[in-house]
Amino acid sequence: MHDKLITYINQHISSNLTTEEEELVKTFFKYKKIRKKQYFLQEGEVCKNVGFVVSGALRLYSVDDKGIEHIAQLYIENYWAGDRESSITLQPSAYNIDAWEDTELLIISRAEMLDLTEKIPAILQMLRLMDERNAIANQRRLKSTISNTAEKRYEEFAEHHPQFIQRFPQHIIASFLGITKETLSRIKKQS
Amino acid sequence: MHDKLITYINQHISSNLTTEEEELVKTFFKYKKIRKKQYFLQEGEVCKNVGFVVSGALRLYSVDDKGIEHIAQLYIENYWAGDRESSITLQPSAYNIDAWEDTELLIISRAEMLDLTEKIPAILQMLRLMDERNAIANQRRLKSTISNTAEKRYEEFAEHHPQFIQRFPQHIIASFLGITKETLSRIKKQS
DNA sequence: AAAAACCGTTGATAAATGTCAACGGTTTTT
DNA sequence: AAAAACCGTTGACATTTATCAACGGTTTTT
Repeated sequence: MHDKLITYINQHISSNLTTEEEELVKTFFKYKKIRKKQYFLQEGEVCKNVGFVVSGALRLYSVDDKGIEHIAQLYIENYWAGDRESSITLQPSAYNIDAWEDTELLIISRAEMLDLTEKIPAILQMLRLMDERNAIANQRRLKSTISNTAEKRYEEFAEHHPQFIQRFPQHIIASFLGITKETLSRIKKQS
Repeated sequence: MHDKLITYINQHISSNLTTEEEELVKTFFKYKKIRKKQYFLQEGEVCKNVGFVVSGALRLYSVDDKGIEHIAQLYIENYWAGDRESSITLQPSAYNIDAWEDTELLIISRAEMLDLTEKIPAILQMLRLMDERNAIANQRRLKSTISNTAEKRYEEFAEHHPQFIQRFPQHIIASFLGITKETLSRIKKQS
């Protein structure tokens, strides 16, 4: 169960964890199973945990006045699910996270994670790397959203994230891109 | 000259720098003056430095096929200017950064910054805090861009960033929001 | 002092995208 | 096995936003 996480960590640090460190990591992360459509986080709660996705798929989204869901983030295996803003500020989250498929997570609280980084410096190194990648991905997405038409945005997304296209239905992808499902349907047709 | 930076650092760490640390910081950051309209970074260059803005204002933007500028980021005093993606990946930047006003910067290379974090752990702490705030700001902006109409986006922006509204002309703000100057002009008129 | 560049606004029109309603074919639930 | 929910598509139409051209008032440059 934890093997996938250990592998992930080793791939993101400069030299592998020792056996003792591996054991420590295993004690910090708790297994959690979420059935399809169940919440991992509900709007209004403070997001205490971050979850490493071992298997399955989830989405992070907000709901507007009209009840429309706006998908901010999608997660599959080897992604980290959580609302970072809420975790950091300890304010109630404006987002929901729910499972799109039956999902297995390894969860850890922010406090425990900080504790772990002190015990295993390599974990801090991994977190910094994740931060960097995340910042880059966000910057790219923002650029694409501001600069491109819906069509080009879809093309770029499909090129860079084919895994998501296969995994989530079209109306979810549309929402992630900030367009309606009808518009996406028409875009795909004409191209 | 470096006082503003020292103050900034002290405000973002848990206990103030020692006098020796202050001196060390001052040796690492180099003063750079940029006249209005001059580049701090040009598309195609690798972004080697990050700059702390002591005074002035800058913008980070890309230019599309049609020659239209898309403003991704605005900077004023106490902001850090640079293309993080390029700095990290060492790939040529897709962005330009230029001075909107005469600007004074304190610059440091990524390598020097890493060196500094090893000599002064508090600097690492500061960087992590900056990262967090940056991640939160980006997430909020993305949410706003995906979920809101142009009008609401402008309202939110004006509410959260009045400094920018006063500092940059309207067509720059429009570009930052991903709309045309004409549209922004009409939005402001009707509200 | 004159010329040029910059800036915000407006009008007319075009293009992109959203909204609403309906359909048929799936898949899931009962 | 039947019912319900889900999913992508399409048509008709409305709304939002972009485009292009022009203007007058600034500010900056020459």
